Amino acid sequence: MADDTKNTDQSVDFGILNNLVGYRLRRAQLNFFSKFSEVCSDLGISPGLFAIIAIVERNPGLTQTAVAQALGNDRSAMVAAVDKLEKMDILERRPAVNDRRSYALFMTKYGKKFFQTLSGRVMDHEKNMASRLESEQELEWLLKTLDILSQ
Amino acid sequence: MADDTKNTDQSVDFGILNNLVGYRLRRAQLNFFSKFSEVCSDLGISPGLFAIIAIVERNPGLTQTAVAQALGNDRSAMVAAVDKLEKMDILERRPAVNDRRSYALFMTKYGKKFFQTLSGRVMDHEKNMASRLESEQELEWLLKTLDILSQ
DNA sequence: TTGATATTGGTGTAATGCTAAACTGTTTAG
DNA sequence: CTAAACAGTTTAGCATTACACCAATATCAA
Repeated sequence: MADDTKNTDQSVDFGILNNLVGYRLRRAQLNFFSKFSEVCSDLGISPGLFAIIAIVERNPGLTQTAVAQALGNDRSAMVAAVDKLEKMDILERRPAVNDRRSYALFMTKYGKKFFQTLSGRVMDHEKNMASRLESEQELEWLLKTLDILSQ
Repeated sequence: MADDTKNTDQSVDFGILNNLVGYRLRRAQLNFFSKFSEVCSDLGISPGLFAIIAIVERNPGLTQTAVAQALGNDRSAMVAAVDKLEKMDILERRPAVNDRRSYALFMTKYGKKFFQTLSGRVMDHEKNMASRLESEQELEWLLKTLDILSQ
C-alpha cells in the first residue's frame, strides 16, 4: 500500500493526523477564530485585541509590558494594538505615576460601555459553542484539560 | 472597582478570559505549536508541512487542490509548500494521468523513510502531552470533544 | 464541432501575527 | 558616577492567510 496510481478523492484518509491532539486543537481553534470574527468583525475587534481589553478592564493601571506578559505576547506587538485601541477610544495611556518610562493603561468611559456590548457577544458565542457539550461538568472538564495542556 | 490608580502586577485577574473556551484553546494550541517546533525544527518541518506529508503518505496520487481542500488550506498556499517539500526530496509531482492541468503528489523513497523519523518524533511529543491526562479514555474524550468544536 | 463556463496550478499582492534586534529615555544597582 | 537593566518604540524578517488574476485545460450544452 501507499503506492497506488490514482486517488478518486472521494474520502481522504487522515491517518495519524486524526489521532493528534495538536492537529485537532488547531482545527478547533481556527473554527473558534473564524466564528469570533463573524460575531465581532463589525466592531473591529480581533481575538487578540479582545484579550487586551479584557485584561485592562479587570486590571486598570497595568503597564503595556505587564499586559503583554500576562497574555504571552511580545512587548513590541503591544504598541500597534494599544495605538489602535486608543484611536477607537476604548483605552487610554496615562503616564505611570512613579516611572516615566512606562504608561499605565485604563479604560475610557466609552470603552467600558463598549466592553459590555463586546463581552455580551463573545459570551453568546461561547454559550453557543458550549451548548454542543453534554453538560456543565463537561465544560469545566474541558477548560481544566486545556489549561493542563497549555503549560 | 475598575478605577484604581496603580496595579502592582503581582497577580493579574484574567476575568472573563479564564472561562472562555476560545482563549484556552488558543493558549493550548500555541503551546503545542512551540513544542512541535522544538521537536521538528531541525528537520525543517512546520505543523502545516507535517499535515501535508501525512495526507500524501496515506493518500498517494492526490492533487494539490485535493490536499488543500482536505486540510482547509487555500490552493495558492500549496504551491510554496509543495515546492519546498519537493526540494527536500520528500514529495514529488507527477503529471496526472487524465488531467494535464493537475499534478499528482507522491512520496519519494527518501520521503517515506523521512516520514517514519518525523512521525516518530511527533508521536513521542503527543504521548508526552497525553501523559498529562488521567486516562486513555480522557484522551479519547478530548479528541472527540475537539472534533465537535471544529464544525 | 463549437463556444461558454469552470477548474487547476501558479503568480502576485496585501494584511496579519510573531520574533528578534536595535535605539532612546529612564531607572536601578554597585 | 558608571554600568546594567528596563519600558516603549521602530524596524525588519518570516510564515500564514486571503484574494484577485492568469494561462492551460477540461467540461458541457447547443
